[in-house]
Amino acid sequence: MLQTVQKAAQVLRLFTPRQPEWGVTEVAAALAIPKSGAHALLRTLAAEGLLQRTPNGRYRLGWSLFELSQTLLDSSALLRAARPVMERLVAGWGETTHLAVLVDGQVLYVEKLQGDRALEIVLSGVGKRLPAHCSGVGKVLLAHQPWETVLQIVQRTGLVSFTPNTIRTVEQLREELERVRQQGFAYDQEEVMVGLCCAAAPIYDESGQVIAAMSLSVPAYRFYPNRQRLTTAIVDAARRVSEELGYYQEAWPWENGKQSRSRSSELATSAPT
Amino acid sequence: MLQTVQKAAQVLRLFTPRQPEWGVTEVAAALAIPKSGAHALLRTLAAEGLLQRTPNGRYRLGWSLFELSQTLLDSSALLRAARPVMERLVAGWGETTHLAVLVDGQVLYVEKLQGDRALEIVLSGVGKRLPAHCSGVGKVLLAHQPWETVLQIVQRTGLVSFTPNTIRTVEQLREELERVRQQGFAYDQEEVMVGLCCAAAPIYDESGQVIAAMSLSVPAYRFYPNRQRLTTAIVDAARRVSEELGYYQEAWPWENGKQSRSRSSELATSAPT
DNA sequence: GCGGTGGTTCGTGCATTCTGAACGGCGTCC
DNA sequence: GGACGCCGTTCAGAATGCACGAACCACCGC
Repeated sequence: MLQTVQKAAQVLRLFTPRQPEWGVTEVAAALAIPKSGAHALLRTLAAEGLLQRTPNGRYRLGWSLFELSQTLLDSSALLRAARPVMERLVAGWGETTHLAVLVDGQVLYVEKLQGDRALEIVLSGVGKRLPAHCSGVGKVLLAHQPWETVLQIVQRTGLVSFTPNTIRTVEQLREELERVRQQGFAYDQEEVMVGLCCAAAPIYDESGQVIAAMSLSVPAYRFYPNRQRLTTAIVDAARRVSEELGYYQEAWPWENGKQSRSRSSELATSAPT
Repeated sequence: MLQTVQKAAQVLRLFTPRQPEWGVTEVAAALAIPKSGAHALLRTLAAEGLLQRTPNGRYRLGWSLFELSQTLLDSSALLRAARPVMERLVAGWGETTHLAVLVDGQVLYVEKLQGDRALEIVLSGVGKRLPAHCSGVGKVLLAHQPWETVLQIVQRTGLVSFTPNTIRTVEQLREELERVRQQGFAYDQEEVMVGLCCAAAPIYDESGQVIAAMSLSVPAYRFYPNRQRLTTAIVDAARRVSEELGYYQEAWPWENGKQSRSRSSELATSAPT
């Protein structure tokens, strides 16, 4: 592990929408390093285009990051595979779908398609982060991490409460993740926002690793009556993306016992009547 | 300059849409460093989320970059200021406008709004790079760089020819950039693509530095008859963005002699009759 | 004009990175 | 199916590049 590079990455991570501009002294304080060191990091990152220097000697994120991000999006098999599936999902249900990955122990939303029946979900947004323990996608992603990793994450960020339904204890989380892993999907039952629910399912890559999660967000009053159909829909959609990514498994978790090797049923993405 | 960070940045820059996946050996060869060093760089970058490891031990860009890029876009005063102006420009002319910055000696397009009368411009795209010597925005950006910097860029990347009109010699470039600097705008007269022209103007930040360039791209047969109006429109639009960014100058270059301190005329963004 | 804040520079000592060789897993070609 | 070769990974010694604190300078507010 190259510590200098680690520090450079830490510096980049300081820049957030809340504080998009940093000075040398601030960075030094934030990372608990001497000013001269912070200066060297900032200067180098700026010279490489990852940061840009403002006229008054402070620093902001640089355009190279934008370019790299575009390259990432262009070449992402995940997005390519997920987008059409998400579009069909939105077309069928009129609800909002999310695609998210785990970054640094938190949920990072990488795609969001809003349906016409959907209510505006402000919290989630493309490029935005949220704690993982409270959302459907977050629980799915955590459930497929080693428990020690989950523990580290929780110890670092805590279990922030958004609603009365938010998971509050480590024990609760452990049980919930176990259930999610077993059944192959997760619900968010008004855990991040009162009145908002979702069903989420994991997306596997060719090696069988869970690399992302997909969800269908629904107002509570439409969620509870349709939970079963929603579950089938999102699980099936996620499976379709996984298969597109080269993942094939004899029996999917919730099919234990059956030996159905058939491709995903076309039924699942159809709208509720 | 922290060399380790420099190398890390070099590694990131290797990842392009053309080759979005790299192995240790490839990176080592590309940067002319030992395998073990390349391995350390890749591993660290992956641990920090700037890269991701594929199941078979190769590397791709990581989702952190996406997040950083979103933060950049969210907090970019340039984009916030430029977007409405570009929209009015497109609405008035029906042509395509570009917003670009200089990254590593090349033009990086950061925004592109396509008009309804416009022809599809494939070469330019948000997040895409092009050499600077041939496009309108490129010439504007180069014109406001020190000549030694321009020379370095040219020596590194050469003067690639796209059409018979592309600038081919350093001497030509020097003259053209001088003219662009004097007059405060640049034309691209079928220099990157036959049949395609554009007018481009610089955008200044509060400190008087040129940080971006804006252009209006027009098919050749509509360009030549309307050149004067086009020029006024793009120069005026760019000035409006500059002023939004906090740049005020007594006399703009092309106003030498006059002492018009009046705000930009509303006329300029109106459509040609 | 003075003090304070914040960005920048410099030189030295020490730890971190660099290097090259060896290991082991995987795919492939015979 | 076996052996070869490629490639990602690991390790230990050696020197180079980074960390550090003090000092400098420019700007701003008082």
